[in-house]
Amino acid sequence: MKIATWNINGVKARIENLLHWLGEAEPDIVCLQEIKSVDEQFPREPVEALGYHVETCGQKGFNGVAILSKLRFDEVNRGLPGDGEDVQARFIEGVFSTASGVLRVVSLYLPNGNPVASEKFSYKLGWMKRLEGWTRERLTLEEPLVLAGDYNVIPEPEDARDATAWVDDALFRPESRQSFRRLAHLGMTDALRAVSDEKDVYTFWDYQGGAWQKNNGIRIDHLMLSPEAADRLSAAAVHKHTRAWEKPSDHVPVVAELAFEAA
DNA sequence: ATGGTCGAAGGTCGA
Repeated sequence: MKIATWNINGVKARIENLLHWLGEAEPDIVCLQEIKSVDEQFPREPVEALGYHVETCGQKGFNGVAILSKLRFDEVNRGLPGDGEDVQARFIEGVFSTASGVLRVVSLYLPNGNPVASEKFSYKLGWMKRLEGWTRERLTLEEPLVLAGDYNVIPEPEDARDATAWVDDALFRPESRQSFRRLAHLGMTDALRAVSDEKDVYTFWDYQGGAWQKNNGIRIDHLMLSPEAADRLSAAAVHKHTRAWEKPSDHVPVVAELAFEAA
C-alpha cells in the first residue's frame, strides 16, 4: 500500500497536476496540505472519478488539509485537540480497515512559525506540544499510525542545501528541531530516513530566487510511523520530478510503501 | 539595498 503526503499549495490551482500525479503514482492514500479551499469548493468529482474517497478539513483562503483514499473511511476526526481557541484547519485523521487490521492516517499542516519574534512562533511550538500529547495517547493503542504532512521543520543540517541560511528561521530553530525529536523519541520513525541516508534529498524549493534551478531546497515534508507501521515499511521516495512540471507546487510528494492489503 | 514568486483573493496576507 502506497501512502503519500503532498503540500499542493492550492487545490484549485493544482487540480490538473494532482490528477496527473494520481494517475501516474497510483497511491492508495494521499494526505494533502494547503488546499486553500473551503470544503464545498474542493474539486472532489474528478478525484472521486479516479476511485478515491475524499475527506476535507478546509478553510477560506489559506491552510486546509484533506485525505484521499481508495479505502473507505471508517471514521474521520477533524482538528488537533488541546486548544479550543484554535480555528486553523491543519489536522485530519482517517481510520481504515485493511485485511491486515486497522490503519490510522493523519494529514497535518504544522504552522510555519515565522517570524520567530512573534506569537506565530509560540503558536507553532504550542501546536507541536499538542501533537506530541495526541501522539502519545494514540500510541497506547499499539496500532499502525502514519502522521504525514508538512511539518515545517528541517530536522537536521543535511536536510537543507544550506543550513546556515536557516539558523534564525522558525523551520530550523533549536526549539522546533527539539520538538520534532521529542515526537521521534516517542517511537515515531521518519519513513524516508529509515530507508535512506542519502544527502541532498529535499521536498520544498521556494518559488523565489531560482531555488529550484539551484537545487536550494529543504526537507520538511515527512511521514512519521508508529512502531506497528514502521514494521511494515518497505520503501519510501520523494517524487522530485513533479517540481519541474508546469505550474508546480513549491512542495513535492513523499511516498511510503507499507505492507498492508486492502480489506 | 531592494525586490525577488506564488495562491486566494479582488486588498493584502501568508508562505
